[in-house]
Amino acid sequence: MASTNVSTSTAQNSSAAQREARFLDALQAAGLRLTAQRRAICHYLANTDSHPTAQQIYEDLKPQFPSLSLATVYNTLDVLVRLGLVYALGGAGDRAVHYETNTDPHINLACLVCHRVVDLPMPEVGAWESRVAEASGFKIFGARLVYYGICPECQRRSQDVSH
Amino acid sequence: MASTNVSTSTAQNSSAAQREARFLDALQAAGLRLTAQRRAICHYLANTDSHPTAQQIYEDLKPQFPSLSLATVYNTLDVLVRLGLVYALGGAGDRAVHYETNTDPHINLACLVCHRVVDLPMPEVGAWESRVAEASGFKIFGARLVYYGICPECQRRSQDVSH
DNA sequence: GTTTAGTTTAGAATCTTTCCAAGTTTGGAG
DNA sequence: CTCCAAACTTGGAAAGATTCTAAACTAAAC
Repeated sequence: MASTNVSTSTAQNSSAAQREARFLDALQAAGLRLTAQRRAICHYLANTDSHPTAQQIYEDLKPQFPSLSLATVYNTLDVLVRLGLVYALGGAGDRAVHYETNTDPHINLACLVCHRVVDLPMPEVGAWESRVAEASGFKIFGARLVYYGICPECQRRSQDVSH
Repeated sequence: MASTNVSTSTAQNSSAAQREARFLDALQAAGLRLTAQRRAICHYLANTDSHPTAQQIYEDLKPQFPSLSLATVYNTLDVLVRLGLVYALGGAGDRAVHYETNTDPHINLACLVCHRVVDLPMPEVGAWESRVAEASGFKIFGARLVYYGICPECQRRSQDVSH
């Protein structure tokens, strides 16, 4: 039950180790190769609750993996998204796509000032999905529920400064 | 197209003319100038239910407005977004930002096959917003609620073809 | 009319993401 | 264990989308 030491609280249903194993299993099950690069990226994603961009992943992994190419990061993220293990979130005020591994029902909150994205657990999101499917006739594969606004910290900060 | 698509059903609470007037009023109220370019873009946005990109707006307006610059389209959209009159939606499979003027509570449904985005009215979305604000402490400015799936038409079409 | 601050414009610059050709590695077959 | 073909990675070039810039223009106040 001892969880691995992750940098942020996980707030997710499965442990980082479980998620990492699930990623690797899914890659194999899909007939894809387990390369060192893919292992590193899966490890990285399984051990974070942030919503990194491809660039961030690349920069964080580069020191321990000097040969890594940005194209490989994109390729691997693409594979993981297609396998449904990772979600691609639209930009958070910046121009880049943010990726997340939390596939539990929840909402994303994007701060338009500091560009951070945080998760808000929302179990009833699952119920919304079936309502949407029924009302629209769509066969739903996934959802991206993002609210945009200003986080409490940035609200406080802007009370002091006027410009 | 050279003519405006006023005849399209709007599926929105206010008429195109009302929306256009509201846009122009808001620009003036904010102390901004009513230039010919801004009028044209407001007119365009008020009269469509699609979710155009800046490029699409630019191309549609160019024939009637040869001097129009893409930068101006971006500038004006930026202004309208900041005034809360238009929402900027993350990419719908492509890489571009899509803009929409339907600020009534609703959900976007994106078809992964034909890449169309349609609106699904959902009055209770407003209630979700206040729940989210309360639970998170965020000051919410907008939301992007997208469900991904396959639209009824494409489901029917794909019964013959395997992918 | 004049004035002037806000706007527009074209094109360059920037940034993210994709593409490509060539070299490298994985995992299975022998 | 070795070899092979397909899958993968890599760096750099290319493609787009968006932003920046500096000069020319114009809405609106006086």
